[in-house]
This record gives sequence, C-alpha cells and structure tokens, in this order.
Amino acid sequence: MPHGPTADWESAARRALKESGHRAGGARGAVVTLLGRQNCCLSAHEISDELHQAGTEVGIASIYRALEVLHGMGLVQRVEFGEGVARFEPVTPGGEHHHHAVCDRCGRVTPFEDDRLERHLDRLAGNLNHSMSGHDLVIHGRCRRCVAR
Amino acid sequence: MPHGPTADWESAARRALKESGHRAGGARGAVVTLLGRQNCCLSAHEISDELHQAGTEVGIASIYRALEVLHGMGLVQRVEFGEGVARFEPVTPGGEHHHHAVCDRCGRVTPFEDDRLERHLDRLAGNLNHSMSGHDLVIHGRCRRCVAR
DNA sequence: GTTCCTGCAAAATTTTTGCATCAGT
DNA sequence: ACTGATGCAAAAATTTTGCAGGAAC
Repeated sequence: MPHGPTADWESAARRALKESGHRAGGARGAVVTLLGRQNCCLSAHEISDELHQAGTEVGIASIYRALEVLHGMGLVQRVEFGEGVARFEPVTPGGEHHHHAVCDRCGRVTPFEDDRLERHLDRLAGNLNHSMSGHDLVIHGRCRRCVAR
Repeated sequence: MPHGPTADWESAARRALKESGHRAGGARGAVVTLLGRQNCCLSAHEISDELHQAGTEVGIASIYRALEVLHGMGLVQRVEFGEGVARFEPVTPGGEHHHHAVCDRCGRVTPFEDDRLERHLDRLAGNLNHSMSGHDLVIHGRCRRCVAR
C-alpha cells in the first residue's frame, strides 16, 4: 500500500511554485525535496528532525511558512489525528489518495487506500452540495501489532 | 441529519462514571449535561463559553480534565479538522455515528451520516487487522452557502 | 539592486500540570 | 471524614509573527 515516492510531486510542486512567482531555494526547497520523498504525513517537528539528520539546518518557522505556502496552493494537505499536532502530506492532483489508521496505543500511522471509498466520498460530497477540495478518513484503534499483545 | 440530543448519552455516561468510581458533580457534571444536549462536536473553549452563558462558571482546566476522563472511558470522541483545536463529541456505543464536512472558508461544520459508509469502514478495518475503536471522516471544501458566492 | 526568503527571538494559542482548597458520597 | 474534584496560576507544547540580515533572480 505505501508505494514509493509520490509520482513526481516534487517537480510538479517546483513548477507550480515558479509559475506563481515563488522561489524554492534554501528552506522551502529542502521542505519540497523532503516531502517529495514521502508517502505519508509528517509533522513540522518531524520535518525539522529529518532535515537536521540530513545535515540541513532549517528554522522551524521557515518550515511552517513553507507548509503554509504549499497548503495555500493545494500542494499539501493538512491532517490531524487528535493528538494536537498538525501533519502535512503531499497531494497528487488527479492521483493516488490514501487514508490513515492510527494506533492509539503505539502511535503508529498506517496509510491505506480504497477506490470504492473514494468513489463513495465523491458521491457523498455531491449529495451535500459541498465542493470537496480534500478529505481524510482517520481510523482509530489498535494496530495489528498492538492487538496481538 | 442533525437529530436532537443523542439518545440518552447523558444517563449512560453518568452511570458509567459512577460504576468506575468517578463523581459527576460540579464541573464534570456540567460538561456531561452540556455534551448530552449536543449533536455535534464542541471545542474546550466552546464548552467553556456555553457553560458561562448558562451561568455556570467552570475552569478551563476542569473541562479538559473532564474530557480526558470521558475520552478515556470511550464516552467522547476527539476530532480535529486541521485548525489546531481539538473538538469533542459524545459517542453512542452501538448507535448513530456521523462524520463532518468542514467549510474552509466560513468554518461551518456540517455533520452527516451514511450507513453504507459505516459498513464499508467496518470491512476496511477488518482488512487492515486494525481493531477499530472509532473513526472520523473529514471532508474539506466549501459549504453550499459559500459555493454560491 | 530589488524583492523575496530565512532565522532568531518573542508572542499567541491551546493544552497540561502542581498545588492548595473545596465538594460529593 | 475521606477521597477525589476543582480552580487558579504556572508550565509546556505547538504555531504564528516581527524584524533584521541574507539569498535569489
């Protein structure tokens, strides 16, 4: 289910940024590169840590600002699982979309996808006269590992 | 769709609290009463305001603590819509369950339910070997009112 | 050279915690 | 009375903002 880096989100994002007159150097570029390698969501803090480990120092404020721009352009989605931290993940325009199963015991997040669910959601949004720009289903419970204990 | 107060969540909650040796006087009782009249979610701040308006002064810390206990007992669900505030709503054990359509423009939250979706989710959780204790689907977009403008 | 971006530090929010006091059973 | 609950104030954690310096084009 988690399937390699998302299509080519990174180049699409860089193109979109350039077209709208944004630069993608230092901090913002690093965030774009990192997200492009991601197949699920990361919190701002996790992004900071990963960049740090890769030897790229980036201020946390710049990370939030980069995410704000990307979110405003519809390039990243913001999701929250009820733990009080926002998480961000790349959005592939017509492409793949996944949802999240969260283990309330160990915190593990398992992404999954389901075509029927997607179709179902489109229909639902139509019924509500709600123009849907994004959606996220969060399943809470215990992951298979924690269930076994 | 939004349908009156949830069955009789309040008495069920009070019973469950008593059985587990918790009291439900002052602050906690006020939160239980308020949630029992609710058909969708409220943030801690909103709960504080509503209680205030009803003439019941309750410290915000007590509200969080009450919600913590209720959440721990599975009596309330915690949901977040990506705005950085947690919202809480009563859970009716075998009963009704709804989801949320959030307008990213005006902030309006529209609850909705769909039986087929619920059945679908049960099946999905099974496939993932994930024991599901709760779930929430958030649809982002523009509500019908904002779409019209 | 101009404009936008970045980082630091400070501020604003939301949520949690310590502790003395108070209320429910 | 005893135990647990409450409120206040302080702390912690997350996110936002102001501003001076730096990088991109």
